[in-house]
Amino acid sequence: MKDCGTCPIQHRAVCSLCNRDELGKLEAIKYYRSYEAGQTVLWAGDQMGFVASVVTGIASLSQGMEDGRTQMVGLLLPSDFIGRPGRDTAPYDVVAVTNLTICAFRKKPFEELMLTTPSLASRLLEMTLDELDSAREWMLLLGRKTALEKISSLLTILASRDATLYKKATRNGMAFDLPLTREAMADYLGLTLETVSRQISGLKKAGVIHLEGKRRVVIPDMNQLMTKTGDDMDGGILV
Amino acid sequence: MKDCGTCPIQHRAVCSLCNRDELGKLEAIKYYRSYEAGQTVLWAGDQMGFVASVVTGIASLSQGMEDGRTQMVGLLLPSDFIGRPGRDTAPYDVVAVTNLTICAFRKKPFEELMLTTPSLASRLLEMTLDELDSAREWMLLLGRKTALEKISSLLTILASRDATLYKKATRNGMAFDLPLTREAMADYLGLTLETVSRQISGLKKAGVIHLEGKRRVVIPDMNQLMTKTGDDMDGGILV
DNA sequence: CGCAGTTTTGATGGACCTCAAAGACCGTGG
DNA sequence: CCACGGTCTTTGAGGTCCATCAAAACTGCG
Repeated sequence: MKDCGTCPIQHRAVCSLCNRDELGKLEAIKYYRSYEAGQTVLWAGDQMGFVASVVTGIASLSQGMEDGRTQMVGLLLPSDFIGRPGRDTAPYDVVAVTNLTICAFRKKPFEELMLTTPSLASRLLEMTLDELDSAREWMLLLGRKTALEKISSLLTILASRDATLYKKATRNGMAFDLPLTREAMADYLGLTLETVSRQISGLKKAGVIHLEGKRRVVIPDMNQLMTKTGDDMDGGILV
Repeated sequence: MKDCGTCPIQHRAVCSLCNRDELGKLEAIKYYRSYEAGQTVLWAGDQMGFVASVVTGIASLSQGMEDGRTQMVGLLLPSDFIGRPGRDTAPYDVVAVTNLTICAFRKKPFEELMLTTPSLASRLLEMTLDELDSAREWMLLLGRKTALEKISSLLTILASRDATLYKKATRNGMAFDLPLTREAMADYLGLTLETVSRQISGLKKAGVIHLEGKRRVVIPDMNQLMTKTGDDMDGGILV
C-alpha cells in the first residue's frame, strides 16, 4: 500500500483533490502506522509530530474530566483526518477502537505543503466544515434526546456508515457489526454502560433489532428503528 | 462604518489576514445589515445569498426537533463567521439574541474571491477549526456535566468573553450583563428554564454570584465560581 | 392600572445513575 | 476436553437529579 494510486480512501481523504504531482510530494513525507484495538494513538497534551488520515479501522476522540468522567467527541472513520495544522499538542485522546491503520504525514513538511497547495487546504476546510456539522448534530443528541433515541440514532448512523462502506443502501434485514463496546457507546452517547445495555435489550425485546452473538446487529425493519430516533424522517429513503 | 480600516473586528474576523488590496475587493461586495433582538436572521433550510461576519451583538445557532425540543449549537459573537462557502442552504436557525449588526458578503463573489485569496481561505480554516474545538468542548458539557456545572461553566465563559471584549482580565468583583434569557440559557445547556433558574438562585444564595437586577451578574470570587465548573483549573489565572 | 412576557418557587414523578451481583464470552493452560 | 480467569454484558434494586406541571411574583409597557 505504498502507492496513493491504489489507496482505498484517496477519493475521500484530505488529498482527494490533489493532482498526480501533488500526490507525489505527499508520498515523500508519508508513512503508514498500525495500532491494535484498544491502543492509544495520542494522549491529550502530547506533542504531535504528524497529522494523518485514517485508512482502515475506527479511532475515537475523547475528552476527560479529572474525576474520570469522559465524553467521546468524535468517531474517526476511514478517510477522516487526525490532527490540526498549526497546533502542536493533541487536544484530545485518540484511541484505536478497532485495529487501525493510518497514513501519517510529518507535520512540518505537511504544513509547508499546505501553503503552496490550495487543493489540500480547500479540501481540509471542506472536511472540517463537515466535521463541525456532525459535532453540532451530536450536540442535539447529547442535549435533548432520550436514552432510547440516543441508542437508536447511533445504530442508525452505524448502519448507514456500514452501508456506505460497502456501497449498498440501508435496507430491511441488513446486518452489521457493532464496533463499539457498551462502555464506548456510553461515552459517545453521554450515558452509562448499564443504560446502554438496558436500552439495547429493550430494542431487542421489542423486535426492532436482533442480535447475532453480542456484536452483530440485524435490523429487520429500518423504518421502525428510525421512528425511535426522534429525527425527521422525510429524507429517509428505504429500499 | 463603511471603511474596513475603522472596523472593530477587522483584526479577528475572516478578513484579518487580508492586505489592503484584498480588503478593497471585499469592500466591493460587502454590505451591513442590522437585526433587533429576537429577530430571526435565517431559518434552517433557507437559501443563503450571503455569508457574513458578526460585527456587534450576539446571534445563536439552533437546531430543532419536530416535537419542539431545541438545542442551541453555537453562540456567534463579534468577529464570528456566519455561513459556509460551498453550501447554499442554512443548516440551522440563526437568531439575533441581542441587537445585531453583520457585515455581509454576497456569496457567489465571496466564493470566487476565496479561490484566489489564500489569506481568506486560511483564516477561515483556522476559525473553523477553533469552532470545532468549542463545539467539542460543549459536547463534554452537554454529555457529562451536572446542571450546576453547566451553569457555572456558562457564567465563566461569558465572564471571560466579556473581559476579552474590554481587554481586561477576569477578576474578583467583576460584573457583566447576561445577554441570554433563562430559556436561551436552557437551550444552550440542554436543561429546562426552571432548572436554570433554580441553579442561578442556588449560586446566588451560596454567595458565589450576586445579581443586580435580573440581567447584571457580579462575581465576587472568580475562583469560587470556577471550582463549580468541574473543569481543570490549572490554567486559571486570577488578577 | 392591567396585561404580556419573564422569572421564581413549589410539588411531584420519572428517567437515568449508582451500586451490586450474576451471566456470557473467550482465550489460556492444565 | 474442561476448568479457570478476565473482560464484557445483562439484570436487579434503590436513589437522585432533573423534567414536568402548576402557580405566584416580578418586570416593563401601553
